[in-house]
Amino acid sequence: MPELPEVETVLRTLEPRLRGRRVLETHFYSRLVMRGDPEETAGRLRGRVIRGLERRGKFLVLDLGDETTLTIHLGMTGRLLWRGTPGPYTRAVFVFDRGRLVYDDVRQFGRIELFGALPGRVARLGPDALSIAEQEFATRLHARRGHIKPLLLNQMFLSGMGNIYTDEALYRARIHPRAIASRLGRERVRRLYQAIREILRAAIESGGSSVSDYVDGEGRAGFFQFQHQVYGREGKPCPACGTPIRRIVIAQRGTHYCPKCQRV
DNA sequence: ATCGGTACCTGCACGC
DNA sequence: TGCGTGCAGGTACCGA
Repeated sequence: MPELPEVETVLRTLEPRLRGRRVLETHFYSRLVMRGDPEETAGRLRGRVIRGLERRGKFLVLDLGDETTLTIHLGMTGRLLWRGTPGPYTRAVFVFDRGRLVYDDVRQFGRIELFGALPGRVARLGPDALSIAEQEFATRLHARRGHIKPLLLNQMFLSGMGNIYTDEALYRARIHPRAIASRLGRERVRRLYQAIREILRAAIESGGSSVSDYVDGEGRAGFFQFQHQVYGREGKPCPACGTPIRRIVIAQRGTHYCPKCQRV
């Protein structure tokens, strides 16, 4: 579920709560979400103080000092709830000197990992979708041969974009999701770059998109879903030209676009 | 390098 | 009501 705007919103709601908190105890209830030894991991966490939190693409990274980090990826249905109440889908609970953080995840695609350094997956992420400069974006795009949509979803190419915001950004930039990345002209690259920034910024301002599961660290839903132009709007009129929005499958992902506004 | 397919999980909407 | 099917914001892995 969560893409960059959702993870950023979770970060912003949790940061003031978690910074400076000391871990008293930790409980893991899923061997899928926390792959390591639960007891050992809980032992290593005990007594640690959260020095800071940051977002890396769609990962939340908690700095525990001594080059130790706890990385959390929310997968599709992960929720981090400050002072949440444990329920049937609770996969982890962090108890602090003040307050408690509950991790719920219905589908268990999320991951919680404790590392001495950043896990390779995080270290190998491409530039952040909101931080990359236009020139670098253009250079990286032109070095790739594939279709633009799978490329934007590739976290090693660019980190943070997911299915919703990729569809929305391509629509805004009037680029077909199957356009070949390396053949995009300067004007279209510029439009795409701007579209990505604008969509992500607007989504963060709206607290993210709550299509089904997503809520922020305080349990509040976002409302950017009401501003989606194409995602989840198959058959409905394009806001710009009235043509019915089409849904196709690209890279095994539902893909929504306007066949008239977005030409190859 | 890239692509397509599969796998991992669970719940829900929908059609019959 | 019940059952089967397809779909869902995620990533990883395999072979081509």
